[in-house]
Amino acid sequence: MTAQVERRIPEGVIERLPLYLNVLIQLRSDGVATVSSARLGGLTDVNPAQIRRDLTHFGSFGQRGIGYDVISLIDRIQRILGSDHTHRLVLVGAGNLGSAIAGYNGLRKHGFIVSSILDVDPAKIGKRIGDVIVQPLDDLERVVAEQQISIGVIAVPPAAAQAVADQLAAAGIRVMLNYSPVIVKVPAGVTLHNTDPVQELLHTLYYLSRREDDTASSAL
Amino acid sequence: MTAQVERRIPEGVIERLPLYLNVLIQLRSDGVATVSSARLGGLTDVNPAQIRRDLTHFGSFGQRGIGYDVISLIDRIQRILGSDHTHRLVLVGAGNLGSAIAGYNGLRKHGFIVSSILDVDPAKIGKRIGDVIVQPLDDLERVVAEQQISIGVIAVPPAAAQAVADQLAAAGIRVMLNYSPVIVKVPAGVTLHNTDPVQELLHTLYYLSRREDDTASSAL
DNA sequence: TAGATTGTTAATCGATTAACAATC
DNA sequence: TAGATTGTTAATCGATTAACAATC
Repeated sequence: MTAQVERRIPEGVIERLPLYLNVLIQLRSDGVATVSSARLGGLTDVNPAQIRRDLTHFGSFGQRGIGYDVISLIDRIQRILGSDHTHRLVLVGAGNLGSAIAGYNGLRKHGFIVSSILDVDPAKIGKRIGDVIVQPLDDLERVVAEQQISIGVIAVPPAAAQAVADQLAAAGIRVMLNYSPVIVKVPAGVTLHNTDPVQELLHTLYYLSRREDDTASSAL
Repeated sequence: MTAQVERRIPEGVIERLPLYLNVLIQLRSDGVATVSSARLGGLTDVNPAQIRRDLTHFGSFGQRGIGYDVISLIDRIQRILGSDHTHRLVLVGAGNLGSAIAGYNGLRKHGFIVSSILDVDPAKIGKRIGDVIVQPLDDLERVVAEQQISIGVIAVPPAAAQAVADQLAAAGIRVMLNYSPVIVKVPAGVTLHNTDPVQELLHTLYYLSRREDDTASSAL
């Protein structure tokens, strides 16, 4: 309510906040009470001046001469991002990938709850993954409405991804995370994040081959 | 050898190449022969002028008045990235996440081969995942040397991630992809990519809550 | 008071985009 | 020749960084 609403926060700032948050949470669990922008910069590989500038978009959090209080900075960033309260998500796909996501403790740490797991495979329906029983995909619309689910996670084979995205959108889901290696189209108003690990690898590969040129290895 | 080496290619360019590649591969499988920067821009949400500018860092690929030949552009981008030949990777962790990664067909599509899968758990050693038999982690150094592995994928529980990264680095691995939700330190000269899906979700959350403010929902 | 570190301005840097001549 | 689209320059825009006065 007292939020210092600013005209337009650059995307880069919003992308770095989760990074700061991760490091701050680590610091907190190490018992660190105060952190300077210089130290935070060292831990995140972000320029200290940029950290300070990023934070001032939302107000003044620090104390001159002292630094930032770790606990209250975590609190502020969580409030900015909206991770100060829990978010329920529906996971579509109960295979290995779905199971891995459901068991991922990083989710709970940030207030995400795997509320439902759905699949079309009769062999998987009824199976228990973590605390959740796999339900038929047909239940999607009902489940989303009943459990106040705001986020959908797509963990199905590529061929099924688009159809699942369509169903999620139809059920009112406005944020999706797509784990399948295929380009999925979503209607305007829906945010889709792709987590394609191969994309990352390809990107890295470029630098790998550059470096190999330098060190001159002559494998065929 | 004939590569138009340029002083410095901006990181952003290298990040977008895999994106173009993905879309181009999709176009190729749809039987599309030629594509303009305008069309490619529509499919990737990248400004057409930027696509053209990005590509000129590496030479001239297009034909004025016509556009880009899909097949040869794929070929050029793959050569630039280094994904025109295969890359062997070692996967550490044979749990659900490891199994999901091993079965991920996006990897093969881009020439990545899961050459070995390692784990410390005696119950998993000897298990078959895809075409590969899970081996003890102790074999790491030997396996990397024998199979000319250049990439390591960390798919172990958070508590074990740093130790695995250290072992991979010691075995000579210079590119790592970390799937565990923990900050891992690597020595200089090693590239580490973190694939933390929660980081993505947190980022998205910001925009989600902004939108909710607009539409004014009053859940508790 | 002296030392440290923020918040903020101003300077720098680089990336994005518009525009258009070159050319298929 | 007319239409289309590239390659490339120049203009715009925004993000990063350095510097420093404010202040704990």
